[in-house]
Amino acid sequence: MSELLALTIKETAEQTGISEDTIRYYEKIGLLPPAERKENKHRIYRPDDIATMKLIACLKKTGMSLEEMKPFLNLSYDDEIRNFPELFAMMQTHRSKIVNQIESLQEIVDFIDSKMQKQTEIEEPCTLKGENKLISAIKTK
Amino acid sequence: MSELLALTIKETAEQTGISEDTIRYYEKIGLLPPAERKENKHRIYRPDDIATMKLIACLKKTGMSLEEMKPFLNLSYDDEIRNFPELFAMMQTHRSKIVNQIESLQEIVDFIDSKMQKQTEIEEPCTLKGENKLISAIKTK
DNA sequence: ATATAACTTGGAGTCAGCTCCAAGTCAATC
DNA sequence: GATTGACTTGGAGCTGACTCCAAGTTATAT
Repeated sequence: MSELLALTIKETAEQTGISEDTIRYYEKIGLLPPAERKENKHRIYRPDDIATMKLIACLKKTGMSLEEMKPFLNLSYDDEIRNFPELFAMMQTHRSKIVNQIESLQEIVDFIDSKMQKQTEIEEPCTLKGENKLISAIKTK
Repeated sequence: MSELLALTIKETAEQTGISEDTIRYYEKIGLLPPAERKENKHRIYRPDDIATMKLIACLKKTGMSLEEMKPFLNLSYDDEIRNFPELFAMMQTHRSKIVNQIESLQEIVDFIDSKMQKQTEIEEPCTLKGENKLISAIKTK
């Protein structure tokens, strides 16, 4: 049905968790490059494209806007970063923003933990019932 | 000019980095409680309010929506969390989301670092010229 | 050959989260 | 008492990120 290692937009949507409409939208705004097409004009996606989309989903979770992602995504295909000091600097800037964000998040976790004191000091005891689902969800994902 | 420990909306905006319009908007949508008023009907804000707004800014940076924040903010004033199992569970859920988010962010930092290998493996050598500004910017902030 | 299903396009609509504006109030200064 | 400045209100407008829709194409199954 599908060509060598090429997924349909539907399969891609399933794989990445990004809807078909959204994938087309990302192409429209230039976040994704124009998709490769089969003879019948249908879009096809390869493992590299899937990886890019998963990266988009990941960056989005961290609060990065689609516009901010564009230069970042161009880099993921390009390995000559060392030759472009500007791109190198941009990556460093992104990195520092993210490190900052991690610190903010850690503060919130600390805030929550301080509110929870009495309970969380008992590190994952057998008495926890409903919460174990959450804990395993964190570990598996 | 101002009453005991009470700031005007303008001063509050300066302190929190949230615009006056946005503060009024947060009140309008019920994210902030109706502000205390002076005789002249002007809003005044106290240290607790400033703290809440700073918490909002912090949560926002982590990608939390204003709707998601509402129950969270109610809690910040309420110390009887342990008496409400539902709220306790909600806090745990938030915490796990954030822990997830930190993991995603860490993956991206790792991704960047892997792209940078050649440069970052040489731990801050004298040969780096323009990039030192960035490195110090990361450390100081 | 006809129906079904999976896609295609362009464009309109939706929602969150602001951001801006006009018109009005109120207190202090000239 | 007129002006200035800091606020007030209600509501309109805007941007980003989808999400939905109608109408059309193409391939396969009956």
